[in-house]
Amino acid sequence: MSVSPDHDVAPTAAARSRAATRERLRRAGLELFAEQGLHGVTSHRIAQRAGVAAGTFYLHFKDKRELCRELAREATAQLSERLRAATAGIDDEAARIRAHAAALVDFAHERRELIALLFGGDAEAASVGADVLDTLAGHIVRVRTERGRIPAGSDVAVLSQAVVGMYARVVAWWAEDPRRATREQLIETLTRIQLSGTRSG
Amino acid sequence: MSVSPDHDVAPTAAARSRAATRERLRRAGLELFAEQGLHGVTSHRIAQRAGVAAGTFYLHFKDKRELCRELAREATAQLSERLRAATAGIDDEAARIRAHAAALVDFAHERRELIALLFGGDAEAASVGADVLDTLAGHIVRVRTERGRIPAGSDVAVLSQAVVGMYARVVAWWAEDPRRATREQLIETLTRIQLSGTRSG
Amino acid sequence: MSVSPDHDVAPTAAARSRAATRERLRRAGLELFAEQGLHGVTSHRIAQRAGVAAGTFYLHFKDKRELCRELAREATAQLSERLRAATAGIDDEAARIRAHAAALVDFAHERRELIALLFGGDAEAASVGADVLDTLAGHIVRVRTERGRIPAGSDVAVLSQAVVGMYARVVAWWAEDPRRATREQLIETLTRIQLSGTRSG
Amino acid sequence: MSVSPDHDVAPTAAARSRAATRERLRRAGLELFAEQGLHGVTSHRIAQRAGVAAGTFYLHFKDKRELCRELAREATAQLSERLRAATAGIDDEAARIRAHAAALVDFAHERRELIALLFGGDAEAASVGADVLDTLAGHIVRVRTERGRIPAGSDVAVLSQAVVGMYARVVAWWAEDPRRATREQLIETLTRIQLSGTRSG
DNA sequence: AATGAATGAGGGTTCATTCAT
DNA sequence: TATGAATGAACCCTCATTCAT
Repeated sequence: MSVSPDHDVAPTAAARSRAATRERLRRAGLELFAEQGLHGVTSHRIAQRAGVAAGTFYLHFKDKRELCRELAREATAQLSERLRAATAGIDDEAARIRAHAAALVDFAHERRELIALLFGGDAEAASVGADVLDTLAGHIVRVRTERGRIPAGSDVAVLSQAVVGMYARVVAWWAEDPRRATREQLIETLTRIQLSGTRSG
Repeated sequence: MSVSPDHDVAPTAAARSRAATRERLRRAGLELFAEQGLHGVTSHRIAQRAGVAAGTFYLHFKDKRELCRELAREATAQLSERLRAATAGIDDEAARIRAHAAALVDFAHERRELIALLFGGDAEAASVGADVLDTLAGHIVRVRTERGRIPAGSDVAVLSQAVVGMYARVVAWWAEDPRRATREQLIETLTRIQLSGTRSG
Repeated sequence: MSVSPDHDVAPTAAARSRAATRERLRRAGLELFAEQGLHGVTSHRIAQRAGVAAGTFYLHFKDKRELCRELAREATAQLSERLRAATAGIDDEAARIRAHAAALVDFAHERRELIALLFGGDAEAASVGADVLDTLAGHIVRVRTERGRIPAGSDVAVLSQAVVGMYARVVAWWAEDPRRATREQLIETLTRIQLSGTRSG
Repeated sequence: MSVSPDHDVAPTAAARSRAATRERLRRAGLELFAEQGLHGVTSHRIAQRAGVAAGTFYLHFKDKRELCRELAREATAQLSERLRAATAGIDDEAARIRAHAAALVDFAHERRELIALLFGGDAEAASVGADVLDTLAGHIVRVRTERGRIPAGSDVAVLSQAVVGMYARVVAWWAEDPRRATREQLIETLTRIQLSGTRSG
């Protein structure tokens, strides 16, 4: 009805093209950040791999860090949702923990670059990683406290840092080379440690 | 017999001055790396904080990374020795693990910047951090396998990554702000998790 | 047929601007190298004289030496072509040598900076100059051996080095200040020496 | 007679030591300049090869260029004297030219580094080389004009530049690798060219 | 006279970012 | 919207030179 063609439902060709360009920059950025970390990558290289001109990058993102943050935020959200979904409706604590571990391991397997981005060792990526870890920590705490299973003598905060550190390290290590262990070994080990860590309270 | 009072080992004034300058550069580097990571720091700033001219840095270190590696290597060695000494002569496994955790926590308390350097999140520092973690992992595995306590169903490699990740994360988090938990909470939680993690085998 | 007037070969405005900048850098480089040699010149100064920012230099050339080599290579090619053209179709040896000398002298007159670049005394320019001299030597040897006039008792290699050295020195000396001798004096002297040098065989 | 021990005939131990240090710096400088040119060498490396401390260099020479100039000046003087001695008392022009060429070639053979320093391709060494070449040119002109043999139609200045260029190039080329030609080939070729170049006047 | 630690200007080079087209 | 040439600050590093010992 409107003279202008850009409704929510009918993006113009220009808008579609813009979105496509943005998407290609995101993909290129994710690949490169996962491989080389925030510092190892230049905005030129991202644009180049995306097949656009250097300046185009800045039409879509304020700067390199913003892209990185955006990717990490979304990765965190996805991971969070996966973990939530995987544990939803499970009442037994052991089963919950196992499901949680399995979901994380499977996510690491499917989305290796996301894991490298989130938990791989780059500092500023870690400025983003910090958020991720906090989110993950929050999730863990929630999982546990919902069922009131924090063991006596353990500090919740310390415990969640410990579990998060364990998770992050294990999946990052595994994502580097999945032949290092089987999916089952990871899940089993992660589950076992957590179970026993909380049982004794 | 000699006219000069110098022994073979007596450093000249120049050598002493050189060593002092080197030491100031190391201190400055450690502080800055701990605060901002390898990338956040320039050789100029290190020299500046050490109170020497920019070029002086290069009379003592090949480059920034070399200084960082040197600091990290020494920190690793110190930490390793601490852990070794703390557990030497202890036979009971629970006691060993507790002693190990206590030693780590105390080291983190005394040498906050070293912990930030070793376990804080910088990639290239992590190129050194990787060594540290491997060293630590090796130590942990040794502690456990000496007593034959690897639990059934756990992969040694996975388990040591998990424990290392837990340790690294917890102490780095705590070193950022020690008011986050008490020394005892840390030791207790770390010990408990490990103990139970290995008991179930 | 096309809406745009551009043919396949038509450069975009950007490409034209780029080429213009490159050309200004080349000109600036040539002037400065001729005046001060490779070492006496910085990439900053070249950029400055070209009226562009320092970093722009590196968008067009890998480094100072590459620009220098490029200039020298082209100068060599031009000179070579001149000499070839000047002697083509001349059968009489004396006439060939005179034509050769005349072409060199005229080139030196028209393109003083090229001569300074090629034969002026800079070592790394001489890493390029060496090629030039070899090219020139090759040319001279060819000129002579085509007619079978290498004199008995003379080694070809030595002779061509001698002639090349003579040529290079004379034109470089003259290009510094053309009032030092007339065009005819140069041609006459160079011709006379070579002629007699090869006649006696 | 004097209270002070330092007569011309009896240098103190200190003075002798100083002279020895200076001499070692000269030797080191000559070797390095011949190998790498003025720019390829640092004052530190010269001092190092001479076995003295870096600062010592500046107790003996104002700077790198001064040492280079001094070496070149002396080399020029030696070469000049050789050429003078070799041609002294020879009346026949052909014999003089041959003797001149032979002396140069023999000098080049005995003192390769000096030749590399004087005629090798370094610009600032050439700021020194220019003097050398002028000296050599002067010598040549003298040789010739003494006997009144400048050929008609040849400009003296041009001719001497030509001969100097020839000499310099040939011996530098030969000094790089003496297997390139025999001593006799060099002498023969150089002589022949000059002879014929001047005969025809 | 000799030492050698220190200086600091200055060169080469990169790269995040802008802007005219 | 996209382009890509250009910018210029900032980094790393070298090295001629000085000076307290």
